[in-house]
This record gives sequence, C-alpha cells and structure tokens, in this order.
Amino acid sequence: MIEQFGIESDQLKSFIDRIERLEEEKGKILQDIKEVYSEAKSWGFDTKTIRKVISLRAKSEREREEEETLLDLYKRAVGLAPDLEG
Amino acid sequence: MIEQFGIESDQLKSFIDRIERLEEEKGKILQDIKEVYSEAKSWGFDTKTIRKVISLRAKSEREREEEETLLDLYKRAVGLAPDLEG
Amino acid sequence: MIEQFGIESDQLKSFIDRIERLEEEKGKILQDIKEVYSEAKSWGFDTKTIRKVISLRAKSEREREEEETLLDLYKRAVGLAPDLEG
Amino acid sequence: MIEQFGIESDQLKSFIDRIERLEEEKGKILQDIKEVYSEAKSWGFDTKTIRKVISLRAKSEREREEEETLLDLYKRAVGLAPDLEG
DNA sequence: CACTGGAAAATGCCGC
DNA sequence: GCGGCATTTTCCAGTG
Repeated sequence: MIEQFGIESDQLKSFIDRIERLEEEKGKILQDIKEVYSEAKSWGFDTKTIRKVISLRAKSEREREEEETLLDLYKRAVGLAPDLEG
Repeated sequence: MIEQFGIESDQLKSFIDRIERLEEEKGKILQDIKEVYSEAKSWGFDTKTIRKVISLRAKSEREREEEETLLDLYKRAVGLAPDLEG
Repeated sequence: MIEQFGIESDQLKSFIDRIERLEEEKGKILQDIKEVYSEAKSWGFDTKTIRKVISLRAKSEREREEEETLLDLYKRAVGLAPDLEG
Repeated sequence: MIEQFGIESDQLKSFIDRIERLEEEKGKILQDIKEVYSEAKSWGFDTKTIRKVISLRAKSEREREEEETLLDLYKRAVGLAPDLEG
C-alpha cells in the first residue's frame, strides 16, 4: 500500500511515463544528429570543425541576445536604466 | 579560390542545416521535459528523486546490481557500511 | 562623467581583484583534485564510485536515510521495487 | 574482510582522504569568495554584475587562446596547415 | 581498448 | 520557495 505514505502513486507513474516518452523522442533526434555527422564524415568533412561552426552560430545568436541583456544589467547597476519593476 | 569547392560547399551547408534543424527539434523536446518536471513539482513530487528513478529504469538489472555491489564495497572500505563478517 | 565614481570604482576594482585571486587559488585546488582522481584511476579504482562515496560521506546520516526512503517509495510506485506487504 | 574482493582498501581510503581534504580547502575558498561578494554587496555593488565582469574577463582570456586553436583547426580542415602528425 | 577532451545532464546556489 | 544561473558530474566520440 503506497497511499499510506501520502503519495499519489498513479499520478507519479503518469509523470514518469510522460518523461520517459519524451526522452525516447529525444533519443531518436540525438540518433538522427549522429547519423548526419556520420554521413558528413563519409563525405570527407571534418566533423569536429562542423561542430565548431554550429556551436559558433548558436553562440553568436545567443550572445547577441546576451549583450543586450548585459547592457541593461550594467545600466541598471549604475542607475542609468530603471529597475525591472519600474 | 573558393569556387572550386562549390559543390562540396553546398553539401556542407546542407549538412549544417539539417543538424541545426534537428537541434531545434531537440530544443523543443527539452522544453517539454522541463515542463513535465515543473508540473510534477507543483504536485509536490521531488524532481530529483524522479530523475533518479528514470535513470534507474534506463539501466539493465545487471548494471544496477553491479553498481550497487561496487558502491557497497567502497563504502565498507571507508567505514560507511559494516564489513560483511562484521 | 566617470570620475565622480572614482572612489567607488577603486573599491570595486579591489573587490574584483580579490575574487579573481581567490578564483585562481580555487583553480589550483581543482587541479589537485583532478590529479588525485587520476592517480586513483591508474590504481584501478572507479572514480565515479569514489565520487559517490565522498558525496555520501558529506551528508548526515539523517539525510542519507531520507533520500533512500524517498527513493524506495518512488521505486515501489513504478514497480522497480516490490510493495512492502508483498 | 575486504581483500577477498580484490581491492586495496587502505589505498582507496587514502585517496578518498586526500580528496576530502582538498574539498575542504576548496570549501574554505568558496566561503571566502562568498564573503567578498557579500562585502561588495554591502557597499552597494551589484553582485550579479560583478560576476558577469569576472566571467567575461576569464572568458576573453580563454577565448584568445581558443581562437588560435580554432584557426589552426580550420586551417587543417581545409588543408592550409599540416595535420598534427605532420 | 583505455584516455582525453568536449557536450550533455544533474546538482546546487543565489537572488527575488 | 522558485526560477535562473553556475558548477559539477556523466556521457560519448575521437585518438593513440
């Protein structure tokens, strides 16, 4: 008897099932990514470099956003911009 | 001279695009997973323990036993668990 | 006008210097720790398990018990462990 | 009796002790760092921004090094530099 | 096939 | 007490 411990076993099971299902989907995508790298490699491309390129592109996007955030942060820190709560 | 690599270059771009697209899908799934954890938490469940359970279920019975055996061994070595013949 | 912040600016720089110095020390310790793990590994020990033991020792007896209890509870909920009453 | 399992219990204990000692030192440094942040905060500085500054400085150093590495990598990838074993 | 380095995941911490 | 961020741990591909 689980209920005596005060947890709703069915609900918990349902959450875990949902996560496991999503993890499975994730696993497929991960697999797909691996296969693309592998195909690229068989074409003679250097996968390490491809990874770098992709990570740089992701980064530069992220950093563009971050720069803005950072600027705001600094501005607020020195009183050049209002705090978030106005 | 770049052009001499024209065809390969297109091929490379195509690989990178495919990977980036897959990464995007992966990002969505990751987001979904986060949301389920968050919902579970709002129900009062402990997400850290949920993660442990999921990771345990992903392992084979054999793996689980091996890990436990080794951990017990090390624990006894440092006095965290009593010796077997204790 | 920056100068009006002159004194605070010096103070800030000083804080940052102190932190960076401490970070450097931290880096050395981290390096030392890595080396011990590496040596342990070369003796045939399993570093992952060592980490677990160390993390267990850092916890109080009470904490360890609580975690285990909760894990058992969740495990039973998903059928990874038998119910207590069979 | 541990030896029957084939691990050198004393050696293992010694490694773990060394690591725990280093962890303790690390903990002190971490504590020191916290205190500096706390002092800075009491002076009215924004700790989040300080963290950013420090992490940026650490990063730009690392990235200077990385850029070089990356350039080499790309060069090798397109045959403009010899492979490492060259 | 063990080691190393780098990506991904988990944990812990800080501020709100 | 929660959400976001930094650290730490785990995993995995590539390399010798």
